[in-house]
Amino acid sequence: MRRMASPPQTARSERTREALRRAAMVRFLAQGVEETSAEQIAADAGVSLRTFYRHFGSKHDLLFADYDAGLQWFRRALASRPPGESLVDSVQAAIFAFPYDVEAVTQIASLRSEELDPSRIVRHMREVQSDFAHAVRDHLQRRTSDAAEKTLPITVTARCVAAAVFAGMEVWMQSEERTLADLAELCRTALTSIEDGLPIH
Amino acid sequence: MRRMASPPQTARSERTREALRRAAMVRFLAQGVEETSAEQIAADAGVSLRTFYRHFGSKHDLLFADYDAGLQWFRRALASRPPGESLVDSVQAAIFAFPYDVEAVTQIASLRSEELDPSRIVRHMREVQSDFAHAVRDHLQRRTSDAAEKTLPITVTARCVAAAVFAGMEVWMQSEERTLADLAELCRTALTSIEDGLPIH
DNA sequence: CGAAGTTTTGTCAATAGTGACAGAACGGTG
DNA sequence: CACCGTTCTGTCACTATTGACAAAACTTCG
Repeated sequence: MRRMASPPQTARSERTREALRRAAMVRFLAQGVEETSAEQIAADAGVSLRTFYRHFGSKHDLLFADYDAGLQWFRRALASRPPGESLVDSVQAAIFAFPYDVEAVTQIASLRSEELDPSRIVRHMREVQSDFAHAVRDHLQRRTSDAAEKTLPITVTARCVAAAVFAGMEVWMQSEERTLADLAELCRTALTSIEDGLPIH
Repeated sequence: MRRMASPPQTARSERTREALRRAAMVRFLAQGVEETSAEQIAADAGVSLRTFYRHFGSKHDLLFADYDAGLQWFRRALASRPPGESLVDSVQAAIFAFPYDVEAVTQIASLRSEELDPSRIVRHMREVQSDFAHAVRDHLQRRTSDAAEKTLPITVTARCVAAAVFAGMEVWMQSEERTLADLAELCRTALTSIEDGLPIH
């Protein structure tokens, strides 16, 4: 189902994707996400159901398109952070390198929290988090000289960072006012808590 | 899809579950997991497809039945650890409180690593990990006096512990010799790496 | 035993998601 | 423009899941 976000090969396919995105948003806003079938979206966009699934692995992928895009930025931003910087700072900076469309983000965030099938969203969120962790791990491996021997610690570290960021994000998604500043603040708090050492003793 | 592992209500349903479990294992071992359809399993067990799905949320749930059972043990074992013990020690001890059927575990583990649709398994694994993290978080909240104010740090800590354990488990699943001792060793290593502080500076 | 209530199943009908294969469109060449 | 190789789509067929509703099996009580 997942990881098949076909890169915009040609102009034609990009047009199709856009049509699907639009059609989906209209339906989602008008009648709700769970009440919209993939078939309706495809029909509205004037393509076959199969084509819909070629562009978006699932109906819910449409809601996470911005996360996926953000992830690409994140990877690149992370790679271009100065070598000496602490991991937490790098991550913090890289997360907000993406030019978020606050309107869109909060609109979708509101959609998500409504009558959306929670398990679907949560599942998808975990998937995004996993990708995020991979990005962090790649970054760590790049920065570590003896990376080969430290596979496990590096993986663990990456996943902990991801866990922190997404824990912050979840709190944010459930909060009243969803501003980017709040999100940054929450992520920083979460990351700081692992930087200062976890209360595990 | 998930969290609906209907508790064995009556003897009859338990018999059905058992029949399904058996039928599934036979097929899985004989022809592979992805090559076995839910319909075949149901037919072999002499019930309708719908009934299959009433007992197991999905085909892959059958492979994770022992994880689910283990999780119950884990929760209880965690709750009964002495108050003064460090989190890492408690978790470590609680994980292995479950009377694992080594045969079954390694048999299933071998099934998993074969031609199994990786994305399915990985997804399911993340789900189990999430449940595990919840268990750890509940435990931490129970042990922390001012838990209410530390929701985020507690959540982050719990997820980091879960991330560590499951990172170790993944390494184990991909290793040659899969003994419980190896698993314990890997989990300890992973947990220790967060206990000693993550290399994030 | 037989009626009433509860639990489990089966049947029906949809939606979600995919693999395989053939036809349509598109871009570049001679 | 006709031809060829690549990319994108549509169609078909099938498995995975789930909600709704009715029939069957099991229990309990009189």
